[in-house]
Amino acid sequence: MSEAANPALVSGLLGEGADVGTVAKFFRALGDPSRLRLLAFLLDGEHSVSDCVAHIGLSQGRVSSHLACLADCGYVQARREGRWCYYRVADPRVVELVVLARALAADNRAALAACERIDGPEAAPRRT
Amino acid sequence: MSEAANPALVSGLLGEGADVGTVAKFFRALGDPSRLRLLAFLLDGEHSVSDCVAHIGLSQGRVSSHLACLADCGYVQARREGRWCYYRVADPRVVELVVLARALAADNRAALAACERIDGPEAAPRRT
DNA sequence: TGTACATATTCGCCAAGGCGGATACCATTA
DNA sequence: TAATGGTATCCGCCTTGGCGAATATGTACA
Repeated sequence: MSEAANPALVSGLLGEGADVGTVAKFFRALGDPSRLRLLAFLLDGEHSVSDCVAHIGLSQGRVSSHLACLADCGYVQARREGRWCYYRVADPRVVELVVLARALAADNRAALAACERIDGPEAAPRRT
Repeated sequence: MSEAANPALVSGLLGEGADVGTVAKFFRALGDPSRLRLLAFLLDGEHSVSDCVAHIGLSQGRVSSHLACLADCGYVQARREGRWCYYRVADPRVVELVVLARALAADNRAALAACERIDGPEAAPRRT
């Protein structure tokens, strides 16, 4: 019936406290260049939404939405102060995750760049 | 002109050897439940494509494509043996990455589940 | 060389989701 | 209370990419 050959192990790695769909959602949050740049910017220190807008150059609404997404996923934390909202990295393990992923990606950057199964050929620059 | 406020640090975390787009691509590979389940299955040990098909229940072509994607991104490694092709996890750091992500996701599973910015309300089960 | 079988690629379809622009929301200040 | 300004949400548009089905490719064996 096509279940796991070793359900216990698989469950131990992905199903315990956070199901596969949830973990996938978690990864997908960092699968967008804009959100990843925002996170990198916040790894540099706490910043307001307007700071982020100035930094990555997307519309204010989009940046706000991306930050909220990162917050929902537990990557960053929001702090209100009057009209301003400051975001900062919520957990030191986020740094570990990014550093680890960067190292792995760097070791495979040639194959990654050539991978046309994600982003297709010559990654269309998503209209200016 | 809206560049990094601290280019050196940001560069050190994301731009050194693997640019933001590449790392995003890397994360996006694990942002799909099917690929994540495949990876979990392979963390259990080496398996052929047909094994994987039987395990996750998607079409053979789709599974083959997902495995090739994981291989391109450096998560898994292929080994040909006659007509069969066996895939296995390529790097022990992949386990670290998954375990770390699972832990973080588990600590935020409530917020993650509630996050409608990814997958929208009641995550449509992508036709059975 | 023909057949069988495991894997890889191609195709059209359609949902997820990133985008800017408009606008709503809310705290500060006059 | 009205105006200002930072942030959040909503909207339609359009690309990315997951899906199965069909088909191509390649290997083993008769």
